[in-house]
Amino acid sequence: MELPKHYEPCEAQARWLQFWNERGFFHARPDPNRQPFCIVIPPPNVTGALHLGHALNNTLQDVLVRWRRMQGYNTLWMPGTDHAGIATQAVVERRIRDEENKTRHDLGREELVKRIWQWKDQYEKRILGQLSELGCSCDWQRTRFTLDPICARAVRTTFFKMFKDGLIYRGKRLVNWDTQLQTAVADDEIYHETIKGGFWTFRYPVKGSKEFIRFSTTRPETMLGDTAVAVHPDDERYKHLIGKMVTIPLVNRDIPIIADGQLVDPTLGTGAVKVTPAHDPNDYACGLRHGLPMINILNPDGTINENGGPYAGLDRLKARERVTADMEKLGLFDGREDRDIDLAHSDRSKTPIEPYLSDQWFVKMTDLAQTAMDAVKDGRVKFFPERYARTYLDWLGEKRDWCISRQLWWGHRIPVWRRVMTHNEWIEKAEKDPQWGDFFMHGEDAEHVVKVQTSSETYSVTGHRKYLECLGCALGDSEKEPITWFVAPSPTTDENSPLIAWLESHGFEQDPDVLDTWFSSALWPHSTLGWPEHTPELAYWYPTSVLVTSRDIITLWVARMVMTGLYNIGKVPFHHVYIHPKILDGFGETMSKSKGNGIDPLDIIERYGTDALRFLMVHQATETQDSKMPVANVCPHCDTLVPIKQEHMYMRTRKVTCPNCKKPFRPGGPWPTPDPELPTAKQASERFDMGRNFANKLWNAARFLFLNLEGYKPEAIRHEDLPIEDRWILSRLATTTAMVTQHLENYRFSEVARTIYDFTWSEFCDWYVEMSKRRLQESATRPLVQRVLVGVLDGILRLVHPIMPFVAEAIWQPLNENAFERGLPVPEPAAESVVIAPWPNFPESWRDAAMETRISRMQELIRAVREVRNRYNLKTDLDVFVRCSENIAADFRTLTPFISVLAGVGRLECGPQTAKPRQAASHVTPEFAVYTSLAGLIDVVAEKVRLEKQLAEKGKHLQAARAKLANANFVERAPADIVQQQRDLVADLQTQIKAIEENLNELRQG
RNA sequence: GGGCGCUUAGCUCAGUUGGCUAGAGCACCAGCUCGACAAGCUGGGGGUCAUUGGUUCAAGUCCAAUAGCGCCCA
Repeated sequence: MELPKHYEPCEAQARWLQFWNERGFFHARPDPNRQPFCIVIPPPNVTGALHLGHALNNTLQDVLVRWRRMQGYNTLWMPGTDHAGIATQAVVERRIRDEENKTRHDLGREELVKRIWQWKDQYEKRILGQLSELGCSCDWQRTRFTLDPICARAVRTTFFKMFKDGLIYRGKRLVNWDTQLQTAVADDEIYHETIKGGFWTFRYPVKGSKEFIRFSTTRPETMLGDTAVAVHPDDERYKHLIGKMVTIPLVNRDIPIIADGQLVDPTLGTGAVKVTPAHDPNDYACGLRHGLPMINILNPDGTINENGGPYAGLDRLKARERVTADMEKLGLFDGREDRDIDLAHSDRSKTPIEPYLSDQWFVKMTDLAQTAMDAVKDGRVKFFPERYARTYLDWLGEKRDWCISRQLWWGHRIPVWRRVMTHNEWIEKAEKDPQWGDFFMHGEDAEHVVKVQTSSETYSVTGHRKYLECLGCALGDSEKEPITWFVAPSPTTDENSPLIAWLESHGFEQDPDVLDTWFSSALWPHSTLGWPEHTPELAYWYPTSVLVTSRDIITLWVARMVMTGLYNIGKVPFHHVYIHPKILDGFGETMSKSKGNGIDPLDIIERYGTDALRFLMVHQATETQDSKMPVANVCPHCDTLVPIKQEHMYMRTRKVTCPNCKKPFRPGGPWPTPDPELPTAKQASERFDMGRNFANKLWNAARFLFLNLEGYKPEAIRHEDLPIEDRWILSRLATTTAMVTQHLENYRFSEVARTIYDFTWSEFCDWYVEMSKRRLQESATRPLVQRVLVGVLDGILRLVHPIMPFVAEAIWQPLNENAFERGLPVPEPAAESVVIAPWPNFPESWRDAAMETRISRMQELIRAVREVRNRYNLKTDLDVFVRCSENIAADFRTLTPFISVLAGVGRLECGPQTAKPRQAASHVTPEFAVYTSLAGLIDVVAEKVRLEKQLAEKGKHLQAARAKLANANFVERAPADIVQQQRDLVADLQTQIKAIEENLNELRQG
């Protein structure tokens, strides 16, 4: 049988993907008789298609899953996608704005959510399809989505539990407010950009004196919300003013001058700082320290609200001008200077963020964070690489409460109904209508939980009957004050329950906000397995084995999964967390669509094949470094790779001329529409050549075997009967297999790829296959070498399968047809697919260091002769003379058949007495000197130059080694084997130097 | 401002508890279409391991400082 000359990835991918799915290899069912292994996918969000980072993340997971499956674990890889709250809503909203010129308010909540579901359906399908094309061996039947009913039930259950336990409370917080989308955005959803702004200086008159206090600000309009002016307590200029009042003339409000050493740096500006607690994070902290009022001056759309008095209704930037002008009129404006300002922007709307004080829901972190910290400290959860545990612990150690509400429409709506009424109102209602009274009287196992919040308390009061009855006393004079009543129904309550009907008909409304996306992803490891139901899957696969993710979500996601896992189940969600590096572009910048420096994994798959992509991903996954991947545009005319330049990014360059075909094209990027005149380039990177070439190398090694399999008969081999080259390759195979297994256990992915690559290419193909050719020609030696070749290839395919499953299967299948029974030392019927073939494990006794030394000595000899051959461009067989010990000589004589063929040697003489022939090139090693006869050909001058260079090098090393030995401390303190090593080195170098000098002398004599 | 990481060949990167004459892929140079593979084979050139200081018998590896780069948190 004969295979095509090149490996054809596309064909293999389509064929074997289908085969795997049909056989159901990826589906898992709990089986108490087998060891479980489980990974939950970090759910890609449904905002868009997968990028190279996903390719890396998911390839690594698939490597682990495929490897463990081969090891016999009952392996579940749980796939799914994330609804990604604001990101998805923003994308869909933008689209509706672009295409229909409508806002979400035009559509209404229900319609917008419907549209986002449509978007989600489309992208979920696309993403799952991409994962599948990547070869991901997920259990597709179990695919989950963070908003699906199973996940939603887990979210409601957790929320209810936390609400009941008093872990969820409502409070005021400064949030990052996006005035365009009119929502709070999380810290990770903002970016900072330096813009040209101003630095205005004003004065406030000090009450009861003629003095003024000067201060500067970048946002003059926030004066409307000032509630203090702060100075440093030790600042002599202002000490006498502390405790006095100043007046804000614009709104005629009196505010105190306070001393605050944390907020104020007396060396900056005027040394006095206005304090606007409701609109600045530092001022907010200061406000809390001093119990200052917090005056919100903004409406959600960024206009000034009623607290801004005469400025109400103005946009904040307009108000800035007006405030400045009015202060100037009052003679209180002291000038403006230009200044670059580092301003937070919303990643979603690209507009500046306003710090904004608003009511939000929070999760109390004190205890939850502690449990999650303990889990890492006592080793129940281990990070790889270890250092990332610190990121996790540092962040959790701050125990900052988690704001879980988002002013969005896409997400899990907060399962709380609320109504504002005074305590007296409730008493009246309860007296008239027993349902009102009964409703709030409930015990521990109640169907719902009630809490109330007063305007003066930023925390809520738990609503059990006793508390409610005491509430009146607790409120005191505030009995008539409106308070907010919150009712959280039990998680089993569905939308049509009588409870919700009762609430809604009695003036309660569901909270309009949705939960932070991370709230649902925090539950992912247990929600996907069916929690809160006690499913067999949960019992069997939880805790999961390992989480594979990138470091930027250690805090946002990993920490929260540990917290909720411990809180809901009492067990950690996973034993290991493997953090992989990030892939950057050639300039060290993160890849992004807007920069246009990203690579679409599907383009790579199309151009190089999935296995090439996967190989590179694994190869890049090193322990420390992020890895740079230079990106090139693929010329649409001639397919040349044209390196991307920084000026091409961000759509800055519209036209690039191909250096090869001189035709113009548009570089890749986030172009919204096609260009009618210029075709747009796809992007690629020549780095993927390595993977493609490797797949092809493997393919051709197999091809060679198939051409030589005639008459193959399986039979057990006896290791002790094998010839030297067989024992060598088996030694190397056993070592390689053990190393690969160990590297996988330690998550050293790059080493895994490298180890397999080197063994396959540099040992199996370059040497063993070459050495096998002679034996394949002779019928006597043929059967055995066939068995070994087939056995080693079988081992390689298994090792390579987790990384490059398609090419492995594409070879495995024809191998099954030609050599169904195979394997070392005893042949067995092969598995029907490499996917379910057992992971290899060879006898330790095969590892034979002496054998490996013998072959590497032979390799050195062969290389030495080849070097001469190349240098003199010789085609004929050469006569070679080797001076060496009798043992080595005997060895070389045994290996002569290989040496003659591989080095092109006619006559080989070796032994202690072998003399250097006249006119010969020489190469010396510690163990032997090899002379290649060059009668009539030798270039004496060139030869002398070479030898002198070598002599200098050896001399340098000899000097270094001697210096070490001359150091008494070294000889005394270094371990004996190290000292001996140096002594051997000196002896070796002396031998070599002597030989080189002799050679030189002979050459000089002609 | 705090934390973490990085700086090794022209480029992209390895180098596991300190101990071989510091490696690979690509690129480069020379030569090869010989029945597995030109996506290949053979050979070659190319490195003051960012800088400075320290610890040590011994430093690319450990420590400190400096310079540059990146990320996270505030």
